[in-house]
Amino acid sequence: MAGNKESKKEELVQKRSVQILEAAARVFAQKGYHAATTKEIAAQAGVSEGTIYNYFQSKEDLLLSIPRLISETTLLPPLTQIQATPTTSGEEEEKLLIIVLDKAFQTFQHNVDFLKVLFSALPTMDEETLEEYLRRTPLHLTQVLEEFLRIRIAQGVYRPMDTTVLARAFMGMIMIFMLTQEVLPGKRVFASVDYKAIGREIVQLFLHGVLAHPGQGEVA
Amino acid sequence: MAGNKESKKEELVQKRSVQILEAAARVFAQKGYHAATTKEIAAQAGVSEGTIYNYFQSKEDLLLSIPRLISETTLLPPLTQIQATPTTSGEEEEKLLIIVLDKAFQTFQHNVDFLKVLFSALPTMDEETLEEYLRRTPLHLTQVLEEFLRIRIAQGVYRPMDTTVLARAFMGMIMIFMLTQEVLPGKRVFASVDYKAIGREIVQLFLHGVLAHPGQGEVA
Amino acid sequence: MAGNKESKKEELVQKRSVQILEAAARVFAQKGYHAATTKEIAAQAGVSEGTIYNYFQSKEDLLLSIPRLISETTLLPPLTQIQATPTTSGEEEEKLLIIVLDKAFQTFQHNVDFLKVLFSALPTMDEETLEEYLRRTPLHLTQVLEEFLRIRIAQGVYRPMDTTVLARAFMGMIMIFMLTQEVLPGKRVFASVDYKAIGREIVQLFLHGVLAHPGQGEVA
Amino acid sequence: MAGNKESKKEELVQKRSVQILEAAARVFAQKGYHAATTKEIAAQAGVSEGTIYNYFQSKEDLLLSIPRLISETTLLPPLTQIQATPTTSGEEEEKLLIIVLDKAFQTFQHNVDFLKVLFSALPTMDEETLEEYLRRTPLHLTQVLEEFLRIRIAQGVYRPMDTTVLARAFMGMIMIFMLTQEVLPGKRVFASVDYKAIGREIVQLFLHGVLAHPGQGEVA
DNA sequence: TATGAATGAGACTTCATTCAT
DNA sequence: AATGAATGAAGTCTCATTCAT
Repeated sequence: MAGNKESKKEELVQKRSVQILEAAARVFAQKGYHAATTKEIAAQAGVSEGTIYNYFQSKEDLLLSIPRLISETTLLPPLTQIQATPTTSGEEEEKLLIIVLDKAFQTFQHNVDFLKVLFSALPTMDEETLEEYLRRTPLHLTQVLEEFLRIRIAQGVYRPMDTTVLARAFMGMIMIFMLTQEVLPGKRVFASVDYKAIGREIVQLFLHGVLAHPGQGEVA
Repeated sequence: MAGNKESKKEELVQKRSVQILEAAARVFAQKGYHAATTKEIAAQAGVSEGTIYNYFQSKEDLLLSIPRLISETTLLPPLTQIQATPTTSGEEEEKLLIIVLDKAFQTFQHNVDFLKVLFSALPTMDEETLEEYLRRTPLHLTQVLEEFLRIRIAQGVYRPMDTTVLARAFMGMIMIFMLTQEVLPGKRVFASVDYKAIGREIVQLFLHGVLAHPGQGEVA
Repeated sequence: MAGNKESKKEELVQKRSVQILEAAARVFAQKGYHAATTKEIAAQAGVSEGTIYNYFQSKEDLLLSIPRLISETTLLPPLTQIQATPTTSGEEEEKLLIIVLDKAFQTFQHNVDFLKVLFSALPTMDEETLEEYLRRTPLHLTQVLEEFLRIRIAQGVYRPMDTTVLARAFMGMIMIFMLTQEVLPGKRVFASVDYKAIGREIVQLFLHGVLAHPGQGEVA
Repeated sequence: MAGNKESKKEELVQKRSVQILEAAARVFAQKGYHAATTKEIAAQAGVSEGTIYNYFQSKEDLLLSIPRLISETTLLPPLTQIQATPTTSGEEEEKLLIIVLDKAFQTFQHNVDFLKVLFSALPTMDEETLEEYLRRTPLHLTQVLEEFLRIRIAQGVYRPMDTTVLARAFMGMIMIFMLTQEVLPGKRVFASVDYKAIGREIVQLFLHGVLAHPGQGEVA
């Protein structure tokens, strides 16, 4: 009985804590960390300013705690699934990669606010906090992707290349679309493109390159 | 005489103005727009706080004026130069693209502080200011690149693809390295790679893709 | 039965009230009245913050109630005892006074926390509260001492002097040692001396003065 | 010329700094350190709250800086003067001591606010600050007095006694009158006495003690 | 009766901006 | 034109007190 009460209380504390943290993330994303005020966070959370400090030590503590909100993003399932099936045709590979890309775009889109907070607070963050953030960021998937590339190369499906550069370049192609379409508030500068179409083109580029006659200039 | 004096005065005003603006850009880049103080900007510029307000209306005015410092970045010369010579072999194209990439990396590197300012002040900027910033950003080169791609496709050197997506994806590959190597202060998360090597790999990927046997699965 | 229950309840209330009050006195003494927080008092008392307000109206009420903790200090027993026996020799008087002094030091030492509370809250106290405090303070013994002095003078044991000044001066000699040895946290400034030794010297001074040849310069 | 301007400016800074510090001391003395607000200090100083922070780092810095206001109090001149003239009669000695006492009372009276600040902030002060305060306090004269007593004993004017205890006891007699007449706001508890009278009585007590027939009970 | 989460007034402090010199 | 002291609005945070459970 008492235990029940205890756990109920803990649950409430947890709930309130998340409620405030989400409000903070929202306001941080919208106004930027420094321009955000505890007053507005409190309003967004539907509590008084004082209440914030019953759950967090400071405004900075809110910033540091935001990563806790986000479960570590992962593309692992789809990627490891693909690793298991070495493809024999380019078409087959394309289909698989498009699945991965879709998943990546979804993850990014889901975490756009998180990215905005990260960007707005960048100069303030110490290295430790930054890493904590990056760990929850799809950027971090680069390492998973690298492992996948190594396997594909070993399988002879991909040419031998620098996997570090390759993986990061691939993420870069994804990220720039998130940046230009989701993060940068002015959508007027960059035309918005449908993610399905983007996915197809990126995969094409990634697999085949742009050359019309690939046989020529092949690398030794 | 009077005119001379006039112009000399204007010149001085111009000089002082730039001196302050550069200090502001430096401090904004380092601390972030909101965390930066006019006091520190004044110190960096070697003037008093009051003097800033003889040249700029407000702290925000400094932010808005920073783009004036940067001549609109352009890859136009190398790109248009390349356009003029339709290549016949992949090798030849590689050499040309590497030149372009080097130039792009240099431009980005030169503007890292500018990018940092942009990122730190993103949530504060109105759309107009944002565009003003983006115009000075290598990101903006996407449009130039797009034009180049259209020509190459017309020349039959590149396959027909969506040039908007293609150009932006290419910039994304450049940008993610700038981001991970120059902007993000924690260099521990992402291994640092030499730009020459990056350039070569990106061009390889861009031209040929990753597939070991490109003949297969070729797009129709 | 009901009455029994009633009285039991009252007893409990009394107990809880004292428990809180003692905690408050402890914390007030340590941190000073204003720097002390109800939170810490609650923790010290082993109750919740809310409970404090079931027994006391406010933090200030705690301050006002602390004197209730202290029974009015009194040196009356030893002093009246002494009064009864007019001494004939200085040696005899010395012995008696040393007993009084010991008792006074003990009383002071026992009330050091009380004194600290008084000092820390002095500027906040209204005159009434201050008097309530002073009444529980050994300082208040001055009046008792004065009566003793009057009697000794009447007995011809002491010279005729201003008893008000004399009594207070005597208390001052006691108090400065309490102050320098117990209240002032920095024990480095004033060397600590054993109270027995202090007692002997003070009594010597009080009875005989410092002059080596008292016969000379005697007051008329 | 420039130097003149410089020094004028420095002088102004010095002036403003003192102006604020004196206001702070006044408010601290009246309300106690913790209950005092920067708002009231600013009002008392006739400046805005922000201005305080152009001269002091924090409210605590004000507390730490207050001793700077007070030149180190000293009774040295009168005491060393007396030392030079070993007295032969008690009457002579009385006259000299009364001068010293008057000076001491004046010093104390002049520093009453300072003492109040010290008392109010006692629990907050670290040892270093406390010492800084005590150094400006007449309490500190104990050491000077002690030296005087040693000499008088060596001169054979005073009996051999523990000078540490003796000196402090003497200061205690002075201090308790300052405490009861100047520091404790309620003057109702202790009757106020004229300092001249107090001085005479204290000196009497100090030199001759209270015994009517000092020849008896003399110490061996 | 006991609890402790919620409150909000108010404290300290920062900093962009002004203005007399 | 340059200075930098003064300003005061606004921000972060604390804490005595309340009240639903």
